[in-house]
Amino acid sequence: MTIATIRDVAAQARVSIKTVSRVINNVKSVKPHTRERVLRVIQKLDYHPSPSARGLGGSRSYLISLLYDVSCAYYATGVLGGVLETCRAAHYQVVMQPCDYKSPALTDEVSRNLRQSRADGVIVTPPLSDMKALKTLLEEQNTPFVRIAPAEHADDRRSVYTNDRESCAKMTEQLGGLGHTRIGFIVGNPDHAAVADRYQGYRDGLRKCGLALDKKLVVQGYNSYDSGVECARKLLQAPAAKRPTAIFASNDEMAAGVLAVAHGLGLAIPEDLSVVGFDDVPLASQVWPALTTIRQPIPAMAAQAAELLLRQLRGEPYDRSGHVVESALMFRQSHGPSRDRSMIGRARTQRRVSE
Amino acid sequence: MTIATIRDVAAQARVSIKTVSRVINNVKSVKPHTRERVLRVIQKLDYHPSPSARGLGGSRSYLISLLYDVSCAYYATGVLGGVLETCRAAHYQVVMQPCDYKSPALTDEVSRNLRQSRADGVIVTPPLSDMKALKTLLEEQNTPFVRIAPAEHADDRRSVYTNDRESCAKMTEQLGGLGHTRIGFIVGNPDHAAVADRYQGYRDGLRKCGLALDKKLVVQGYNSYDSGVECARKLLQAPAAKRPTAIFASNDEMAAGVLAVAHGLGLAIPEDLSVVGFDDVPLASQVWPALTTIRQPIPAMAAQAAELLLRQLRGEPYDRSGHVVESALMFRQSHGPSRDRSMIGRARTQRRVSE
DNA sequence: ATGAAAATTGACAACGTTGTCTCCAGAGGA
DNA sequence: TCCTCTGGAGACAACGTTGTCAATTTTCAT
Repeated sequence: MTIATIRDVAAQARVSIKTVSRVINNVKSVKPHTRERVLRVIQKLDYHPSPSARGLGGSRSYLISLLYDVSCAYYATGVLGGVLETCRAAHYQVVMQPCDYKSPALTDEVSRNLRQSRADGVIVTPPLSDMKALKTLLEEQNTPFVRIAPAEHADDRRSVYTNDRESCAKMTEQLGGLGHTRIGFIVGNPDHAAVADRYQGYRDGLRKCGLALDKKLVVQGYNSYDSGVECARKLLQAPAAKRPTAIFASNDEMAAGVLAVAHGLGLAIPEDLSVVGFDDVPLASQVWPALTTIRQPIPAMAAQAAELLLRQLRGEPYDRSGHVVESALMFRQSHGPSRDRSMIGRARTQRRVSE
Repeated sequence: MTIATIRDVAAQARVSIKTVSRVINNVKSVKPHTRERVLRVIQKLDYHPSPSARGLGGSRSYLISLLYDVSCAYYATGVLGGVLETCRAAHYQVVMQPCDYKSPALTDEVSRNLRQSRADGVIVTPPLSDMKALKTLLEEQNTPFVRIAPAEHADDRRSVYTNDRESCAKMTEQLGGLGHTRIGFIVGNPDHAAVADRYQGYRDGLRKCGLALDKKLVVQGYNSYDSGVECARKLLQAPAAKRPTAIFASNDEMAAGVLAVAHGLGLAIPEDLSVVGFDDVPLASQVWPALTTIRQPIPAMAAQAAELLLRQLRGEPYDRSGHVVESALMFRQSHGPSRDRSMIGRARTQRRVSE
């Protein structure tokens, strides 16, 4: 049993190969009756167009390149999961392209790989989505692309975001509502520009709770577990009365670092210290106690990104919707009411939800 | 500036396109002098053969499919990292193919996707590498493949392994050396057949320490964090005198579950209980205390697998070497001497190494 | 020097699509 | 009725490689 080609389909459906091609490509000028007939034969023969032939004959390669940073492989996997199905449905293939966002030759490498693979479009994941040079390169080469969660929310057409800022505000409010008045914040790696939003959200949240921003409670981290440890040390070395009773870290790895330091100091969590993270990576539910965090809807964003990219590739009209995917607060065991809560009277508490 | 084709190269090098083709494909029957000349022109024009055209004209697609289970995305990412470079160097592209190893339609899906993508070869990652049906399918379809870490060590040519068993034996010995006499073991998911090896290693280790296997100290887990929690409860509910003083979990996630339960019971780690895991996933160094574990050399195995697959595809002679990649014991903070150690006299202790 | 075999190279037809034209039938307007 | 327009379909030449086989050159034993 050999593989069916477009010719086989054409023969059985008694049409020309061009008509079959039209059906495959959803060209409208095919009579519904004819289209039906062709589709039936395609089904029957289990025909799949050859990507190679399509790439060669047409002007498209049906390849989408997924750019990711090697140090954020976890993120990439999530994105891939969301992208694959959408792309497969459209008969596109996805090739992963690992990069090092710190490499000075980044744009050269990307450019070379793009030429080599002839990808039709590119999906860019953080932290690469914030690299100005990369954006410029893609624009100059006229390569369609979509960025996932870049910092600047300017050009809607080519990006997908979450409502990080709002979610962080809500989470901060949540902590405030539990009576925390000294809420520490660990800022993320400034290279990953999305973190600025998270910090803004934290400030919004404080404001809503009527709490003042205390710069001594804000420290700069770099997204790694180790930097979380370091930041936690800084925050927790203060005398007990000045110490934060809650720490909000810009990502889960740093939050895990905070947990480690707290354990080391003999602090009970959440009784002595509430800890919350961001991202909801698998780690978050596998540390002790399980982290209260904000789930970044990576697969959903990725699917949306793929959708937008495909629309671009097909030259479909721009739709303006679907650029923001909502993140979700995940309440687990690492946060609780402050011991100081009496200070602000009766605060509404939020029941913790177990997985 | 348009993209260079084989014809451009041929013209500038004053040879036929076929000769250029031969140079690209490392066919030996090209005079060194001619080859040099062609290579220079290729370099100069920055020529890259079109994958589409190669796929169409030749019998190969230059595509390698990476089969992975969606629930083991972390593993897949690691493998991808190891595979990509090797493949890129050989002008192959890698497409990820997510599967659900529990789906009854697994083989159908794989078969369909393989036909659709026309991949030349397949790399199979655990737990898929243990699925008999999959292996049969690939063999019947005559698709070249390499499996990573399958259970049965039979046909060398198509698999890459680690020395799990030895490593587990060593780790167990290590614990024995620290005075532990009741060493619990959490067996991994029986679907991931590599775990049988780990269990054997544990038994080997016990034997070397002169310890008897106590079935009460061996419980069945399923690789998840939750199952680790459950198993830990079983192991630790015994009265203190009969409780294990060390627990060896078949993977890090379950070890993390053990940590959580231990914390919950107020057990100090490693003073009251040593915990060790397997895999050295990122999680391992981000829990508290950092897990002593065994590093599975995923990227190295993957690179080896890619190498083997490419050799198969090129029809190169079989070499027999490079099928086993060594795993490494990572000593961190979650293990230490047993409180019972006086019982067996002076045991050699192993200094813990920090990252 | 003389074939014969081996090494090296080239001509040309695939490969399975898409793009561009062209053709035809029927609808609609004068 | 005739002309024009439009929707629907086909013929055929790309696209950039590789495979096959034939042609040419080189090598080597006689």
